[in-house]
Amino acid sequence: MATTLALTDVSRIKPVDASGACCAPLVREAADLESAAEIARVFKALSDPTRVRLLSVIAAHDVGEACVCDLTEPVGLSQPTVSHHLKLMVDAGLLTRDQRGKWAYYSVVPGALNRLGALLTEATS
Amino acid sequence: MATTLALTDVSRIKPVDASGACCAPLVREAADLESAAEIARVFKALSDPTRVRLLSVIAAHDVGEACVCDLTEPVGLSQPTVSHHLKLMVDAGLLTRDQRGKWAYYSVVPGALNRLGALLTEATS
DNA sequence: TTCACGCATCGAGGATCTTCGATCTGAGGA
DNA sequence: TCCTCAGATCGAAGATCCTCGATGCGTGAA
Repeated sequence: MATTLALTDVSRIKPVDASGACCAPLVREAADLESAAEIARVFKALSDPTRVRLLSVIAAHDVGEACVCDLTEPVGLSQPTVSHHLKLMVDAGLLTRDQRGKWAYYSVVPGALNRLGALLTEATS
Repeated sequence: MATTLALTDVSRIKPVDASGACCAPLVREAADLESAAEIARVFKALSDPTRVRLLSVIAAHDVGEACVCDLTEPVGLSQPTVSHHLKLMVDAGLLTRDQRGKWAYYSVVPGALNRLGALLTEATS
């Protein structure tokens, strides 16, 4: 998550042969395999309705954080399932985990969603 | 896709009983089931590396559009598979399809990615 | 009309994901 | 130390997704 993600690299201009009969040529290089995979991994973290709701419920708390016991009831799923989804979002860099005593508090990473939005706008630049 | 998507509805304030022993109370309603499902559906459209690359390749063309024959080779997949992914992105509102003669031209919907980015920032508001 | 071509649709096989109950780990209290 | 509790981890079952070859549909040329 530390690396900057970019759908396209505008610094490299790639001229393409105009032999094609139907289609417009490329004006720049497309995203490589690793970049696309990393971008897709972040989006996959929000591709499940349960995870979207979890993120929303966490953000709806006044301190911006919530423990697992606060999340199982709103989404109506078992505790192992909620833990599983939370782990996925932590791995994607969307949430942070803070263990305090017996409880684990999850909070939304500041700017993580904005970073994802900025990443998208680069696709059409 | 015509409906506006929002992770949270800030107009409804939901006071919560403070009987919980460990956790912070809610300050506003979280996303409902239908909203979360619709949001997740859009994100799922970009949760696959192949689709991210397809979007990138299409955007990399100078006119901003490309036909299927231009997309199978860059992603290294069969034509039915590419057609399948393109249909998913059209259904998600990320691409538009324009049939001209024997060819079908796909282009990125203007502002679709920005709309998705704005949708994200609302989650932490 | 007949043919060739681009693309969509249709199953099917294999991989991945979601969800669960059962179990393990770690912290705090008696 | 022993017990209780919050949460993570572990298989496993079922659902969903990705991919393909085969086939159907519509367009344009001959």
